[in-house]
Amino acid sequence: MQSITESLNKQQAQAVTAEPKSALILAGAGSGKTRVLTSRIAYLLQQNMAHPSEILAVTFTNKAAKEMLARLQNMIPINPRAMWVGTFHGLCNRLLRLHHQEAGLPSTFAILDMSDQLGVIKRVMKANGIDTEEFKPREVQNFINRCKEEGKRASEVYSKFSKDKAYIQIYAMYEAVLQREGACDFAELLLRAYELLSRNEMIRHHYQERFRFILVDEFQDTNVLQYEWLKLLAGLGEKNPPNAVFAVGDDDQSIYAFRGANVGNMMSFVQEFRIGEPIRLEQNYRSQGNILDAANALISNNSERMGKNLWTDAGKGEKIRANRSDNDFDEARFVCSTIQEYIDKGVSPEDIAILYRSNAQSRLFETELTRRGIPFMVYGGLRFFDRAEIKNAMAYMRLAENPSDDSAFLRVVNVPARGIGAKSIENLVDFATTNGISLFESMQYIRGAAANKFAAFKEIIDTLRVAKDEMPLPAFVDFTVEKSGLRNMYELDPNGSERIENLQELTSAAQGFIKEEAIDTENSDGTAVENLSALAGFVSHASLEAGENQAQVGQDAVQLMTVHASKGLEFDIVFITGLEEDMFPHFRSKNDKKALQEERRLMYVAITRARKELYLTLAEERMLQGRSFSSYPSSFLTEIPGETLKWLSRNPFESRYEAEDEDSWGSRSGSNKNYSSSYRNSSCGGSTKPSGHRFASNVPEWAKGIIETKKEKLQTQKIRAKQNSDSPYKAGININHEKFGPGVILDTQGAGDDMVLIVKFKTGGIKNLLARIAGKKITIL
DNA sequence: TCTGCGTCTTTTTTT
DNA sequence: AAGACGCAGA
Repeated sequence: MQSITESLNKQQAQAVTAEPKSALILAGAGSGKTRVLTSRIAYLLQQNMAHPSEILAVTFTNKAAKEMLARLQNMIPINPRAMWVGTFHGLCNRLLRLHHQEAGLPSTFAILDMSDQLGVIKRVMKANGIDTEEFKPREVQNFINRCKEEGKRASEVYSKFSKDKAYIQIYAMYEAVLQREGACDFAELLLRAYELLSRNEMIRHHYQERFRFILVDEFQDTNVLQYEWLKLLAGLGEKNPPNAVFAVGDDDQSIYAFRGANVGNMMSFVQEFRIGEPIRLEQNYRSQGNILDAANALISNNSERMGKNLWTDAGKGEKIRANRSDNDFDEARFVCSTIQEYIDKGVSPEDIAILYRSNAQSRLFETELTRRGIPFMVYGGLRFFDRAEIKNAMAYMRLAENPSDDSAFLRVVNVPARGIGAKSIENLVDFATTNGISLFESMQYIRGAAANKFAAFKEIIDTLRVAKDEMPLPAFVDFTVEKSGLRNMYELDPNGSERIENLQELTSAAQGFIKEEAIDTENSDGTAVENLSALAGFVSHASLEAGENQAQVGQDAVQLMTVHASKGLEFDIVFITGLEEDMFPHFRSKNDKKALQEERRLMYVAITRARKELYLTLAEERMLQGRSFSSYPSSFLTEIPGETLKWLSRNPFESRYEAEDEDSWGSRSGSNKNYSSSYRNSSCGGSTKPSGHRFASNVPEWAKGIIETKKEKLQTQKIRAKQNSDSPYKAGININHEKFGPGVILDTQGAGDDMVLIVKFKTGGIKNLLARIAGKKITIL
């Protein structure tokens, strides 16, 4: 115990050795937050207050989780296996895998990332004839995610606005599709896990008994659902006292409201868990005085803070330096030449960071650094698991794992090209939606030219399904790349060599995964325990932990990243770039007081990343989406005390009278107006497509039946139909279908469970119905 | 069915 | 500026 607390300051020690009940730690930037968290766990274990299996620790990134474990193992010798440490998403995934049955999911459920999710939404909308011009899939996606983050299913959302009503209907259809495909999007992981716990008393009590100590990092970034999940797990209102929740957060660093984070959770936590007084960590061990003064001054412009003032006993240090260049190219040149000077003086590149508000800004710095031969690393660019070739290979593996994963199916059914074109796929999708089965299963019912093509694809997937149980994961990855034809495809592509390398890298990733994350059986106490197969683990790993490791690869390099990505990191020398009004703060935030305050917190985060030296840079003119704009300096610059700041260029806030005429300064926003009004014209006025129906609850126009084209096929079908003499369904019989109404059976094919009815409905369309499914909905007239 | 070309949109941030 | 998407022609 001595060793754990001995080098802590008073407040830190107070937090670490607090009584084993719930507590809130308000930890300012650079105040030793991670240290306190890990020390707390070490303390609990060492004092025998807790057994490792009783500890649940939630972080926001996988990186943070890993770091926590690593530091912990440095402090005390323990086997971290028994603890649950991870992100909300990772832990929920784990919970759902263990209890998939109770959660209503197949053990092999797929995890959809953002682009998969968008794809499903587009598919759902198309299948139901919803105009994607009028209802933008992106907005639908946001709507759905927002609902889920508030814990609401489609049936629980109400709105009087017609647009919302439409969204709600799409949400409902989307829910149904996900359920059928056995897939979860990110928010679904949380919502499902929440529902699992709240509905299943046994499971809930089990985990409530188990996790007596819950530690939460970055508590200010939790959303409504996550907080509810925590309350459930802690047994608030059920258990007296509830489990000890040790929440660490900083309201001033809340920068994820845009994705549903709710700072209000901190206040609620204090009330609901009856926290007396939060423990404040205000001594900053990171930054020099000037930097800290600037950060404090800036953030004091925000209202509704919990209140906290960072101090340091380090000296004032260098003044912050500001520089305004003529344009963005010059800005990049200024930043990089300054970096060059530091490197020449012996500073190592990895201690230098370039921060920007949005990803698009990185390009100029990249080219300039390349030109100078300075090594650099871009965080959060295209992530390894987001690369097309990797996603393709993963899709094959997902299908091997879970053939009803339609997203994966659609991604690779014709990659490499197998002559399965849009039309065949459309037919297949129609058949699948009409009958409510997966695309994979539907393949066998397709006749005609496409049948052989589908059979070839099915053969590949079937082979993979067998292979996955017969070889170790890395070998299976390799086999997949081979058998799918992806390797061959990229080998034939003259530009494919990098993709081949990446696919090779995927095999090593699988190897690394096995080594590091070795998935083991849980729970010695006999509750529902299930082994996650290595493949299932790897597949979800690819969705959930996409590429955070790659950042560590390029060791000694200048670090480039968005301000968001920089949270939790620190560097000797930091450049905050693009400090222009409408850029940072971003123009989409400027008319919303709350959003503007979040921008300010973002700036606060950026400033507090710096240990020794801080540069603030901006440009008068900047290329944006192909156009050039002039701009005002960021209003945040005026909130930084003059005595901490030194302008290397002319100070744009002095001598305003001699500044350029208003026109050139204001033209950024002027042009913007033009831009948005012309945008409006095109989307409101000149819509070329008639935006007629919103919901075609009946038959989608494009659904024209599958087999009507070829006469010869009809012939063979007629022969088949004769074999079905024991079935009540025969050509020529009139029927009525619950959903599609009256119709006549044109033909049948197949027999028994596989029997398909080809029905012409009065409403116009010809549909192919699987007899065993449609049977319940059909009456013979 | 596939390919290439032209048009349109986009990004603020991410588990 | 770059990527997604749709369309037309091979």
